[in-house]
Amino acid sequence: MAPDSPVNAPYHHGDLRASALQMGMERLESQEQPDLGLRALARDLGVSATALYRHFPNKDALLDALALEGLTRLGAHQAAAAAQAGGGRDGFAEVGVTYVKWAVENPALLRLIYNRVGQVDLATDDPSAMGEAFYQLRAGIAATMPDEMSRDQRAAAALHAWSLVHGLAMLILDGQVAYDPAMVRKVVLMTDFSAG
Amino acid sequence: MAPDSPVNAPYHHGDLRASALQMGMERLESQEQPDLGLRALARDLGVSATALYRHFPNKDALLDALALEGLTRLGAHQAAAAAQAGGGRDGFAEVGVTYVKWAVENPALLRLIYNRVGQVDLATDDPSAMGEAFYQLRAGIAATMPDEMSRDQRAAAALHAWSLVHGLAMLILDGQVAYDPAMVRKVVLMTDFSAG
DNA sequence: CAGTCAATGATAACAGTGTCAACATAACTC
DNA sequence: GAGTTATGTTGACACTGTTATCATTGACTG
Repeated sequence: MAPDSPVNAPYHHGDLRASALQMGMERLESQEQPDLGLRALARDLGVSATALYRHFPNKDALLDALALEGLTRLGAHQAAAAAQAGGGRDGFAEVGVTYVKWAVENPALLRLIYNRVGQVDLATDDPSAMGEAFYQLRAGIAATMPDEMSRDQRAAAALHAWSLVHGLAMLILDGQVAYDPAMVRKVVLMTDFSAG
Repeated sequence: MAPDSPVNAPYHHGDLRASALQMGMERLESQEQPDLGLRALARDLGVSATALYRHFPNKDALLDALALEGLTRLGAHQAAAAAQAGGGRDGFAEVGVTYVKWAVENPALLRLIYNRVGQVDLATDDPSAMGEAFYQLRAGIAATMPDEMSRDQRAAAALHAWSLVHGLAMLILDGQVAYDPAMVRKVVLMTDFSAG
């Protein structure tokens, strides 16, 4: 009855919004570059380009939705990895390796996430969701930090870890360095949390 | 006489190629996103869009040329920073801070560099120049590595350093974390080259 | 159950893009 | 000075995101 539920699917033709997001997601997963075209997407959906405008105000909104979905997946993925891997250096290394692996397996999606989410006006576009998703990501990365650190130290260490794995992932995605899990592990382990 | 010299300027109207690159560079330096439009650029140059096709086979080639120029500047910048900063941890930190600072000051250019150069077919598009420029960059970053390392250790350490500063720069450019030089230094110093 | 209306979709059009073919003009060469 | 080559322009094509307008369909109301 109340149509304000976020997930109420069946409209009169199909559930275009969901279909569009799903199709867009598949496209992103099977592509290298996140060059999703609104018209091309609509074409693949067997629908007219302008039909998408009934569900998204513009292309950016569509991409934002996809980026949010991707960020949610990445955040959950990292949180799970952090939960499974124990603490200590090994756990930290494993979480980092997981991040890079996910990035390599979802290049276009990772690019979309960082290209869009940071620019989103959090005041107007579902701030809690965006904040939550990125919080999950940061928490997953920071979960393996040593406990005996001060708050500032933990913040710096988390930023160090995030920068390290993200930068490594970007270098790999940009073709600057080949993907080698062993090398990733070695590079990630070269971090000294007692310093700083 | 011999027109095979790479730098022979005066053509019959002006030196469009150089003007285009210069204008494009200015555009990139004053913008956040590297969304250079071929037609828009030509318009600003007071020239017809297709005129640029006498100097570049297509838009990608133009962007590649700009990316190469940017990479050369970045490489020189890093090499200079590495030469000025002494060795040791302080020198290393200074080179890293310099990288991030340059990125913050040239966001569109840095994005263009990494978006394009990695995808360039090095076999067909001036391989030596591309290789040289990136070699300069890597050398600048790796110059402050401890000497007593093995070759593999040095490679891993250089990749670690590069990933770290590049990732941090990207997070800042994407608006994920605010730019704070002190924080950058702190984060960069959290690297332990004796590990791994 | 009939009728109204809002939600959803399609068409046509506009401005903008990168790119090509054809044409024009200036510069350089002999 | 004539001819060839290099450079620049115009017009067009396919494509894109977007809007205005029209069509249809489902859902709710009486």
